[in-house]
Amino acid sequence: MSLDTLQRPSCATCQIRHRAVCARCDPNELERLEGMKIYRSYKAGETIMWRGEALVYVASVVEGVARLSKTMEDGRTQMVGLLLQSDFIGRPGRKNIEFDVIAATDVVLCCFAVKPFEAMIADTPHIAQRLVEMMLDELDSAREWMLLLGRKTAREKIATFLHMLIRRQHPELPEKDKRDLVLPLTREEIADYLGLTLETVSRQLNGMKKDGILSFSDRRRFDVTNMPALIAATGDDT
Amino acid sequence: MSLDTLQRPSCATCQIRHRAVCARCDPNELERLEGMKIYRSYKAGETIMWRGEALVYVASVVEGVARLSKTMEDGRTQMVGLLLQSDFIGRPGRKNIEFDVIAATDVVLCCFAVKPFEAMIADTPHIAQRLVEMMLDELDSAREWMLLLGRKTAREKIATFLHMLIRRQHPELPEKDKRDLVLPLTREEIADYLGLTLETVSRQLNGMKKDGILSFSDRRRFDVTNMPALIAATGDDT
DNA sequence: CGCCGGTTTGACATACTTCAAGAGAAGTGG
DNA sequence: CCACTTCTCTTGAAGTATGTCAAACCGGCG
Repeated sequence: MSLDTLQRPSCATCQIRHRAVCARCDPNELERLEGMKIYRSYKAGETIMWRGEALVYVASVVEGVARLSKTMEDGRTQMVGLLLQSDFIGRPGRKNIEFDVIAATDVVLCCFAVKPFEAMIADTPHIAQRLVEMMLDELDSAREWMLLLGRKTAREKIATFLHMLIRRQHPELPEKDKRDLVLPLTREEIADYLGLTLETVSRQLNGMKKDGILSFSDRRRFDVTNMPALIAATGDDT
Repeated sequence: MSLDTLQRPSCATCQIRHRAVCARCDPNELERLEGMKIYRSYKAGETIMWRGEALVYVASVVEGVARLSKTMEDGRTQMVGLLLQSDFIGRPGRKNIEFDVIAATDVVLCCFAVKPFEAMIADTPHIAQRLVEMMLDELDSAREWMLLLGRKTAREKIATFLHMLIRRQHPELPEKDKRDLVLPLTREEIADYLGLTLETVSRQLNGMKKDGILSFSDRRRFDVTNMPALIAATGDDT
């Protein structure tokens, strides 16, 4: 595990200031957090936390993408969450990590030691409130994903995944075609997220290219050339 | 929707007193809840809350089993949660219901109007803490279910479902064979929970009977005749 | 240049679904 | 109490989406 400790940009100018756990904090609270935080960075592929490990710090994702996943004894693995900018890692009040946390791309985290962070939850309602709000969102998206895993076809799964990525990373103009998008995951990681095999992911992606919905400039870089068709392919209600 | 309002048993003698949202409350807080609560009962099959509806009350399950589910336009449905005794229904801080809540068996709920309940969250940390704890559990089990939906075989899904039911409803002696168990769901509902068809559920259940793991006295009533085999069939690590 | 991980593509296998028919239970009304 | 309907469940036969196995491709990097 990389232990690089970077310089700490000020909370006031932080890019995730308004969406992370600290979103509701007032200047005083922010100053207190400022003193507690440590930046850590991880290279793509590095494990950030192992399942079963003691929880020593919690963190916000400042940059990059991490995946939360669980692996069975025989190697089958399922991703149970994709952590993007401003998402929170860790479960205050719990002793251990339940799922592996792995950097999918290079990642920068804003970390807080568990103890002082829990103390802060206990006496600053702004943090606790925001945390509950974020956990509620997590729970909703986990349940949404259960529908995807249990009932959607491979094509619908891929379309839903791409649509979700775009909504999260480019909230502006959601129905417009998009250029220069980047897949933060390999085919295999996408497969693990969607409960498929990497071959099926590859075939569906190329199928959507044939159907004029996507076009690839590179294995990772692509454009959405027909957003309405992509949305229709998700199987979700309009 | 049934609006039967039952007499309110005292919180002090309530059977879910130590596991529900109110678990940590002191006598004063309990008295305050006592004044707010209303019991409601629903017949099996009745809808308790519809997706999209405004959230007017939150509740604890006192008796019976409810299911939380989502249905796609074309009728495919996925259960995203099974609500058993002492489980909490509702999302404080949210305006709307995200998933349908339906009584699977006859159900009795202990309901609180949203407004006063949220006020109570704001000023009694015991409730807020317990709520966070329960949400964290929900999130963990949702993620556990994602692994099941995405990666497990039909047999593993059924075994995991039965094992989970037994653990929740009979926590004592978890590795011992069990008699007189009852399935709270129809084959179709089990299928919706596990991302299968009802035919596959039926075949797997009868397969486990043939294999000497289960025996049925009735379509709903059964015994576990080989608990180690059931546990092994879940595919989970020991 | 030649490896190497990630990806594509093809041929084949299969777990699960779909469709269909029938058997029990369980309720309903005369 | 018995037809009659209605649901739930079982069982079989056939179909298919997706998985598995294997080979070849490709772009990047030492």
